[in-house]
Amino acid sequence: MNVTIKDIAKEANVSYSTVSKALNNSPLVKEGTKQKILKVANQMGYRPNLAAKQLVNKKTEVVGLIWPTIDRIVLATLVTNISKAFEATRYSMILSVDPIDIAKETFKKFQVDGMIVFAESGHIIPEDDIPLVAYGVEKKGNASYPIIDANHGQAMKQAVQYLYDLGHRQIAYVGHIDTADTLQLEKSEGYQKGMETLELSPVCMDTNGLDWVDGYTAIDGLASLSTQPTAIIGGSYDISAGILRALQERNIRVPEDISLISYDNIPKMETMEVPMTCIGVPVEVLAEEIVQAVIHRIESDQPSQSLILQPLLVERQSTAALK
Amino acid sequence: MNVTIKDIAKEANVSYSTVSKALNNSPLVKEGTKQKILKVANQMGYRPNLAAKQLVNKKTEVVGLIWPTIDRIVLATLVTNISKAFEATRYSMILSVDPIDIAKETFKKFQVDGMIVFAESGHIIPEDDIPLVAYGVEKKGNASYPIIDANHGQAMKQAVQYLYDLGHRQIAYVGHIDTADTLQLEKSEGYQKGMETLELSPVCMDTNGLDWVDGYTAIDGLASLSTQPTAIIGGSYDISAGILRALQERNIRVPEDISLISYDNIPKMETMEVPMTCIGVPVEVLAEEIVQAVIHRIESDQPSQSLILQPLLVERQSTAALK
DNA sequence: CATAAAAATAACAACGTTGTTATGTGAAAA
DNA sequence: TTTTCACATAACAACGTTGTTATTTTTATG
Repeated sequence: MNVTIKDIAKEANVSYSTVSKALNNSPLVKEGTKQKILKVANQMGYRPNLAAKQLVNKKTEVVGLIWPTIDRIVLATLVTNISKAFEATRYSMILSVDPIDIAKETFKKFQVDGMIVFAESGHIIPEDDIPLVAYGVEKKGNASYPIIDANHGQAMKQAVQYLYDLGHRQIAYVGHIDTADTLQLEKSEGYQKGMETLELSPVCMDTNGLDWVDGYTAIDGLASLSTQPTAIIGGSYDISAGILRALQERNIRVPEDISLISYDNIPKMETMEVPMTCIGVPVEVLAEEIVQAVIHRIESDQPSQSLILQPLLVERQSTAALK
Repeated sequence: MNVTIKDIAKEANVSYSTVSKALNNSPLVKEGTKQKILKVANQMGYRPNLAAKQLVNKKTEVVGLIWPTIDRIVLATLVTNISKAFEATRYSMILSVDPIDIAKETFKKFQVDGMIVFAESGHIIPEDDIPLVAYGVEKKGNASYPIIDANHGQAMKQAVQYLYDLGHRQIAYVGHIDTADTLQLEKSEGYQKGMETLELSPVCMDTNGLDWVDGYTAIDGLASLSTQPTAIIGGSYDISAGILRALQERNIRVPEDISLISYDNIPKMETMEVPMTCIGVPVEVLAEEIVQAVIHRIESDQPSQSLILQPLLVERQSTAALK
């Protein structure tokens, strides 16, 4: 049997309502008694009953994260970071890997204060009474909830510009190009536009997938290119990791022979065999923004706005000026 | 504002206690009124308030799954399957990716009825009042909670025997050998013992890791072996996937030139380039057993026992009799 | 020292359920 | 026709909190 405020009240010789106030640090109870009660509560190992609180407050201070496509590992880092970001707030986070509609039911049952949805496919999620924030859905539909996303196109343009400034003119893009995935399309289009702006001719190598091996095998096509690139932009962490290894196996040195810059700004980039220069919204920033967005949506009645986050370039050892 | 049983009562012209009974299908209320109340409840879109229920029942019918090492993707399949297995029960599942002690606090706050812990390192988790079941911890320590695990060693022995029966005598094991990870050690030891029993000489190739690329590169050592194996046992799904590709790139046909069998019994094995013969506890079975174990632990006061599940061999196209 | 004002504490209703106890109603038995 | 007894329904306490209102105690004021 768990200890309740009534038990504490008995022990401390006060009424239970006083205990409640003391525990909530109300100014209505004298400092002395407050201390006494707190001490007793501690001794007895009191833990507030969430259900009871919830019943009167109609608040749980819990946010549910819906992550239906658990096998896309890139998101795992983001989940971990979001979870960490919540630690600094008074909210805690729970996770569901069920399909969106089922997960929504579960969370509704729990009466979470808000939800975050990782929605890949761009279709709009019907929003009921619980505040919702989505990550990474395409921006065209006008959903009722705010969408947080990274500016993928801008990131690619920036990558191109960065390599250009280093003196590179033959810049290739290796990523998943022939796909319906809007996220991937934004990247390749960003690259194309960036190249056109600088009057360079784009060279794309399609990976036909997003896994390590897809980047690895894409490099097979390198030899048959008419002009050899001096720099490569990798479409994602996994792809770039595959590219890096493929280059190494061909004794092509990075960055001496080819500069390599990767999309995705995650800590793992630092610890790769060649620490990787990368471009993208830092995952910690992304996490923080998402967390702030839900909390804002929960606590403020002002309409929340969708947010396109700007990428950041982190320079490491995989890129160098053209000799 | 959500609709409560009192709202329904008013609408249906009965007392709210009658509504409660009707909704719980109590025999104490007449069939006619029961139907009427159910209809009204449906029309008004009634959803029971979990907090209120919980307050009186002291039950949530929710199980918490603690998954601290989210980046080990192999477990993702298991999580998904456990989540699915819960659908057939009256319990639902929530997930936490926090470290064990923090996750336990969160779940305690929620008053989940039970917990499942994915604990890699073998250290014992202090168990407080909430029933707990662990998956995959080493078995030596005598924890107070039941541990569900697969018999990895047995699996390997069975794999060896299977290949032996197909006529193979040169059977190599490719996996992470030089490691402190007990799970990996159990596998390699199982392989060794299996070979010794059949009076064959074991050939191990260390991957020094568990990723795709580790299996892929391990095959580099194939050429330098004194006797060429006619069959290979891969230590995990990822490793075997790497092995398969490395073999293909060397124009070594599977299964014509080399038979390949993989540890891990997951659906993905079926859809590999060469559908893979595999050995291991089917992930659906594992999930089901874990779910049953927690539920048993929650609902019965009889002590639950730890469980070592026996592996199952699924024959596919990656293995063949030696010509 | 009496009294008003302020401060501290106690009492109680409410949140939405469930389970127990009390009340009313119609049919069978006297 | 009255009494008894199922049966159906209503009333109410309880779960562990919070917030409001009521009461007591302390302090300041004349």
